[in-house]
Amino acid sequence: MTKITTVSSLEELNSEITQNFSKLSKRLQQVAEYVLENPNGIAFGTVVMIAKDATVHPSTLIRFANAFGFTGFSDMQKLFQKKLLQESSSYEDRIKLVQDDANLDQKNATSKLLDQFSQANSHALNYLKDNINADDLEQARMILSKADTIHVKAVRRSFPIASYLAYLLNHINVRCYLLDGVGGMHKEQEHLIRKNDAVIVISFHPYASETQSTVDAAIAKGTPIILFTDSPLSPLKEHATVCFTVKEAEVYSFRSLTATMCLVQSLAISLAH
Amino acid sequence: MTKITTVSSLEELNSEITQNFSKLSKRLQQVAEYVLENPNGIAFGTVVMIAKDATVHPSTLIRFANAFGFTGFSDMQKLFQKKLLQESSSYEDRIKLVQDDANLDQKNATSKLLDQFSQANSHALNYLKDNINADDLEQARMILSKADTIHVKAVRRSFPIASYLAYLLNHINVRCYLLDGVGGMHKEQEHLIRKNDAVIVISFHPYASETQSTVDAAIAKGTPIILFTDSPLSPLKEHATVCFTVKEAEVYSFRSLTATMCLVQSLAISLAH
DNA sequence: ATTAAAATAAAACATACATTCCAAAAATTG
DNA sequence: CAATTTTTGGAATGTATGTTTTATTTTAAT
Repeated sequence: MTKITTVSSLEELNSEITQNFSKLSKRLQQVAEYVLENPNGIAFGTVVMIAKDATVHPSTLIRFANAFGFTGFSDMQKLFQKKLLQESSSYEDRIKLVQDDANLDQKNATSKLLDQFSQANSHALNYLKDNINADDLEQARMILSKADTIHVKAVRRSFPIASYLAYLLNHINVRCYLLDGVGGMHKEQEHLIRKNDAVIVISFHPYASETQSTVDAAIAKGTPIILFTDSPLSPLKEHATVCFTVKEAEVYSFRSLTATMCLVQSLAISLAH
Repeated sequence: MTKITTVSSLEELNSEITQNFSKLSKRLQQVAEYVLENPNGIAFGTVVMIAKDATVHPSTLIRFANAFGFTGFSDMQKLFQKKLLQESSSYEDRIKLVQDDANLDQKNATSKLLDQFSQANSHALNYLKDNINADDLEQARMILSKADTIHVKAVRRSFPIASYLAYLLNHINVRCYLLDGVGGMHKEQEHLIRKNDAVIVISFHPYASETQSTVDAAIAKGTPIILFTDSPLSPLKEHATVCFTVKEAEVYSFRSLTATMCLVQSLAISLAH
């Protein structure tokens, strides 16, 4: 491997790495990925520690550093340490940093919006954590683990959650159908539901009739129903075997999905164990 | 000097230092002052470097550490490093939660999992807020606002994001096609893309060929491309007009989608104004 | 002022470390 | 397929580092 260039800042280094990634050998690419992924791991660790964590030979790290113009690994490491120090010093200021809404041109408007959403969603997640009943979770997990096949139904706004859940479950080898209604076959797909299966429905206000219909089908078969909804007043609640009421973040009357996504993900992965 | 006590956090150490300051010898007081004043300097420096900077003898540092119950200077130093990691890159590291408690009964296990996910996701959202470039956001917004029609493409794990984005955009009266590949018509749907449109692709590792193909189609037409991905090494990055690299929460090597969802939501809603 | 005790600095020590060297393996080229 | 170059991993090397020991200085007590 030949020397690539000389860099003096971490940002420069990162862009050099990404730019020349394809030119690197297999092992050096491995290091490159690790470096980009774990910048703070680099700052403190020793060569052997980092090498072990990145599953490469220690000398590869030195070769990597040399390839990017450093005299050695320690030389490169200094860059990561410097960055960490800089961030730390600004940390105290950052937590106090409150947005003053006054001077906002169009440019930071979107950025501001992002701030609001991420913050609101973050709060929603914390709220979620404290307001989901452990017994409900366990009951849901039991139902799912006993089910021969799981059917997931949600439309419109809730649909992304259903598709994600179906993806997750299939990836941990749990039989799962996504009742997606492709080709307008909502009714037809309901026939797939059998007694010893389980049905998961996600339904937010305004509660769609397609979802209601799926619930009715499940009731008729005697199949257990797990419901994710946004209000204890949801018309589906009384029919559900287990019901989770999730408060989602709301900004300018736009509701998020992140809390439900998170909940659904946790439940799915708990089945993997 | 006799051993004072055993401390396990930097806050503890600091209060121990101030409390026992008068009991310390002259040189140890000198070290104490230095330690309280330059915590960051301790984290990285070597004994000789720090000693020189504090104008004390290296061995004094070891004796100082011993006085506060550490086995040696390096032992004490770890405390400063840990603090630096937590502070400076606070989220980045906490996004990846490692499992520690082995003794969990099955019931709270799921609940615990939810805790971890919501926490990790919450951190990921905070990290997102600070690491998305406002200029990139604005550029993306401009591209979308000028586009005649927006095409959204994502498969497998990223698909829920695409479906959510398509839902949102259509609900604020922005023309948007979801290239969902229903009926295996990935290729055919690419023909919908025209020059004065815009293409949004979401692609995470391992980068699917279907998404790559859509990008190729957009390039051929000269249509601007907005990319959401998980690594600067993404093969799609070089072709994208705007690229957002999002760090998602990770628990037990399961990656979330919430950060990207949040980002996508913000962008979409910024178009409504 | 003298002696004992404590603190400090210098030197010696051992070890952990980054780095280099070399041989084996893999990839590339003719 | 052979030859050559490149890459890789293991061992060797020398240095930097933390720590301990010992001698010296300072401080305190009688």
